[in-house]
Amino acid sequence: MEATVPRRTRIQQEKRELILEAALEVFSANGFRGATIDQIAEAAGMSKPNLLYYFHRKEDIHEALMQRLLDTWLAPLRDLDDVGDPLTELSAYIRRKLEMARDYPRESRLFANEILQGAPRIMPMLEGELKTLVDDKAAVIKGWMRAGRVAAVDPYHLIFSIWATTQHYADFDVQVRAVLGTERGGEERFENAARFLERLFIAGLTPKGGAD
Amino acid sequence: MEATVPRRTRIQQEKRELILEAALEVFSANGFRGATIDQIAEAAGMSKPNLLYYFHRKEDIHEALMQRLLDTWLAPLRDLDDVGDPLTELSAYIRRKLEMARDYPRESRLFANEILQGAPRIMPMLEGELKTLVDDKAAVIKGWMRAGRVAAVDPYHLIFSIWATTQHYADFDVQVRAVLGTERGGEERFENAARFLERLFIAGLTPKGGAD
DNA sequence: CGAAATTTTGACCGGATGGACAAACGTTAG
DNA sequence: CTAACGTTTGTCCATCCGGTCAAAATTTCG
Repeated sequence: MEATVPRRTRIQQEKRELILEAALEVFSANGFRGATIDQIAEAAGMSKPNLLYYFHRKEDIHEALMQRLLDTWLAPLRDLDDVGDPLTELSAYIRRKLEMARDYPRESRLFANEILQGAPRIMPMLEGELKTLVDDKAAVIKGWMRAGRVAAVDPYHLIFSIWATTQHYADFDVQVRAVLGTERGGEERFENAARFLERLFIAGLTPKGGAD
Repeated sequence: MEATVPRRTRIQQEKRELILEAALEVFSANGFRGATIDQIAEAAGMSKPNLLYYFHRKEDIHEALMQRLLDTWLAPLRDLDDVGDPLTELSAYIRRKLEMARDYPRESRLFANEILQGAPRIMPMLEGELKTLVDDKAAVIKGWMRAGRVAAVDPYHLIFSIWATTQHYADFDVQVRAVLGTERGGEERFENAARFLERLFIAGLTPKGGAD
C-alpha cells in the first residue's frame, strides 16, 4: 500500500518531468490545439509512442501541467498577508508578480492561452479554488480599507489590474519589445515597469488625508 | 482603371463581409490553428469551397481580418490629443478602451491570440505602424509631463498598463466572471472597472504639489 | 546468468483538415 | 434562346495528427 500518488520508478519520475518541461515550452508557444504530440516528444528527446507510454492522452499532459502550475502561480497571492504594512504588502505582491512574468513567461502564456480559449479545461478550478482565494484576499484588503490604511477601492478590480499589468509583460512580450525597440526593450524594461507599477499602485492606494 | 482596391461586384463585397464576420467569431474563439475553414464556412452560412472562392487560403482570411481591425483598434490612441486637459484626455482614452473591451471582445481576443503566438503574421505592423504611433503619443504625454500637467512617469509603461488593464476584461473575461461570481459578475462589472481604473490612473497621474 | 518487468520504437490506423477541381447552377445581356 | 460570365457545390486528395499495437531493446532482480 503506497501513498496516494505513487510514481513507480525513478525513471518514470524523471521522464514525466522531462515531458512536462517540453510540453510547457510547446503548449505555451502554440496553445493546446496548436501543439502536437510530435513536437512535444521531439522537444523531450523521445519518440511519440514513448511519450504516450507516460501520458496516454495529449490532454493528460496538459492537465498535469496545469495542476502543477496553479500552485506556483497563485503562491504570491496566497502569501499576501494580513500582518505588516498594507502598502508594503501590496507592493511586494506586485513586485513578485512582475518577477514571475519575467522569470516564468511560459507559465504565464500557458494560462493566458487557456483562459483565452474560454478555460475549457480549468473552469472548475477558476470557480472553486481561485474564486475562494480571491474572495479571501479581497476580504483582507477590505479590512485594510475599513481601517483607513488603504484607499477605498474595489479590491477585486484592484487584483485584476495587478494581474493584468504584470502578466502583460509575459503574455504580450513581443508587442512590448516591438514598441520599445531594441534599445529600450532590453532586460531593463522590467525594472522600468516595476518602477512605474509601484508608483501607479501606491499612488492609487495611499489613503487620502485622515478621512473616515 | 479603378481604385487601388476594387472589389468586383456588390455580391463579392457582401460575401467577403459575411465571411470576415464569421471568421472573427471563429478565430477569436479558437485561435488561428484551432479554427477550421469548415467552421468559418458554416458560421458564414456557405459551403467550404464557396468560401474558398472568395478567400483562397485560410491565412488570407486572417490577414484581411487583421488589416481591417488594426484601424479600429488603434483609433482611441490615435485620438489622444495634445489639446485639452491632459487628465481628461487620458481618462477619455481609458474609458474608450474599456468600452471597446466591452463592445468588441472578439477583436481583443483575436489580437491577444496573435500576440501570444509571437505575432508571426503582424510583426512588421508592430515594429512599424504601432511603434510609430506609440512613440508619437508617448512624446505628447512627455510634453505634458515637462509642463508639469501630469506626474512624471514612463509614458510607454503607462500606455502598456492602460492596454493591459482594459483588455483584460475582454481577454480574461471568463476568469473575471468566474471570480466575481454570478451576482457581482453581471454587466455592471464594466462600470465598476471603469470607476476603479479611472481612480487608479488619475491618482497615479495627478502631479504632486507644484513641483518643478 | 536468465526470467520477468519495464521501457522504447517502427509501423500502422482512422479521422480531421486545408485545399483543388470540374461540373452544375444562376444571371445577365445580346 | 443562348452564349458568357459569375457563383455554388459534391467529390476528391494529400497531409497532419492523435492514438494503437506488437515486437524489440533495456533494465531489474533473484
